[in-house]
Amino acid sequence: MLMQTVAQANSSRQPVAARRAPPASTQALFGSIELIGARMAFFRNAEIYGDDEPANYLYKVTSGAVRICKLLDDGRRQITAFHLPGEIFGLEVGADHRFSAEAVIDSSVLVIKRSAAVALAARDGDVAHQIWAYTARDLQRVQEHMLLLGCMSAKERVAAFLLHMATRISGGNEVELPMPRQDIADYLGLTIETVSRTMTQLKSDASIGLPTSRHIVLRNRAALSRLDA
Amino acid sequence: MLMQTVAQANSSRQPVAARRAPPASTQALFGSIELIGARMAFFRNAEIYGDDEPANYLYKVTSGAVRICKLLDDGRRQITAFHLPGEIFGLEVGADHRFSAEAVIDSSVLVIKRSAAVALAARDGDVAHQIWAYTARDLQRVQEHMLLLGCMSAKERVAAFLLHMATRISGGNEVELPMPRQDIADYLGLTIETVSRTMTQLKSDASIGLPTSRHIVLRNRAALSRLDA
DNA sequence: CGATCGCTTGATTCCGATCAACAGGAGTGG
DNA sequence: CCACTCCTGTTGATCGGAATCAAGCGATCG
Repeated sequence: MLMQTVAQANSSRQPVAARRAPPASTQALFGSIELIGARMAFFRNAEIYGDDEPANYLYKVTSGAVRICKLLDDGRRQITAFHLPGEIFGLEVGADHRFSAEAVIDSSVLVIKRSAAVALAARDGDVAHQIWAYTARDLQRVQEHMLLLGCMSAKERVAAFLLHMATRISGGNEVELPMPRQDIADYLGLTIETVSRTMTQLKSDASIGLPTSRHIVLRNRAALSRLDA
Repeated sequence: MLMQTVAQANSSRQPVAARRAPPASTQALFGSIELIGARMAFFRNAEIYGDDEPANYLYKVTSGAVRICKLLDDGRRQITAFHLPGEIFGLEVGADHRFSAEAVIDSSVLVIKRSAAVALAARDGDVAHQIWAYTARDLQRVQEHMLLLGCMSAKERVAAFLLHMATRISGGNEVELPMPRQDIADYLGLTIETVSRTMTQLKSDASIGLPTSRHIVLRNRAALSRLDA
């Protein structure tokens, strides 16, 4: 595990993402998190929490990117989600985390005590509803991802991933991916070689451009979407 | 789609599963569902609700088994979950269902209006918490399943599935599977042939017994668990 | 009894994994 | 500054597991 302090991490911290006003219905919990949440910073690859650790906090990404994953004994790893600025993670019903959370790149998060959120939810129905809505949204995303893992070919997976990330990160046709190929592979249930080869293939199809390995340009959304089943 | 009425379906209805007292904390919602819920029966393969239909109800299985799935345009199908007696399904945050639900075998369910549950949750914090807990439990299950889809070999998947089903259905070493091979395949992200072959292989390993194709006897849990990563 | 359905088994193919080598930067230290 | 290593990503060659194509088997049912 990388050692660090908030002060250290701050030295490499990115500027906080411009704050966008959330829809009114999300104010209750978010407002509270931003009010009482403590800021923490994590270096690239630092563990935010571990599998089986007590889930005493929940988190909101303010900058960077976070991966939720589990490592099997034999080294195989599955990444179940990436969380980007503005998103909540670490929410559990049970006492412990079931997966671990790690910073994909230098990242900062707001941290709120679970007990505080629970207390708030008990008093305020809107907060309770918000908490539920977050869990339900995660569920929806994960269910969609099962379709990818269970049904799709490598090319379809990579295409779906790029489309999805472009929408989430920039909304446009250019994306700067925060994660390395290995993370993409572990997210898509492929190997790093297959991800790399598939990217090259999409590039020669003229479906994407690859100015650098992390910088993706969507040149033919239609072709990519066609793959996306 | 199979045509049916409650009356027709009732003619083939199984006896209602023995009711087990749920833990106290689950009484609030369950009690209400059982109080105000209407019973409905569905033939094998009948659709309970469809992908993209408005999610006006939520359901509790009382007998049989239900699969949650999505069919892609090209015929590929992913089953994201099986629901057995006592379990809740059909709960959505958004207005519409994202997946469809079908009876695996002749089944009966209790149906409650979503609006009733929502109203109840607004008044009663325990109910709200229960609803959240259900969604969170689903999320947890689905996340575990992603590990299987993303990391595991065919043999590991089948072994994990059998162990899991044995625990959920009987708790012992013998299971009567309610679903056909095709459903298992679509749940595990494999083909029917691979599922069949793997079962035969586990049988020759003496890991399981197969008195009939649906009746499974776990002969060597340790060997199966070893596969389960 | 033929027909259909669910399942198994066999032969072959193919996609992605694995093994292996290499290329381009970034950082480090002489 | 260059030589060095480390890290990430790409590419090539080969292998293997699961998909696909195809046939057969037993049970249930009209």
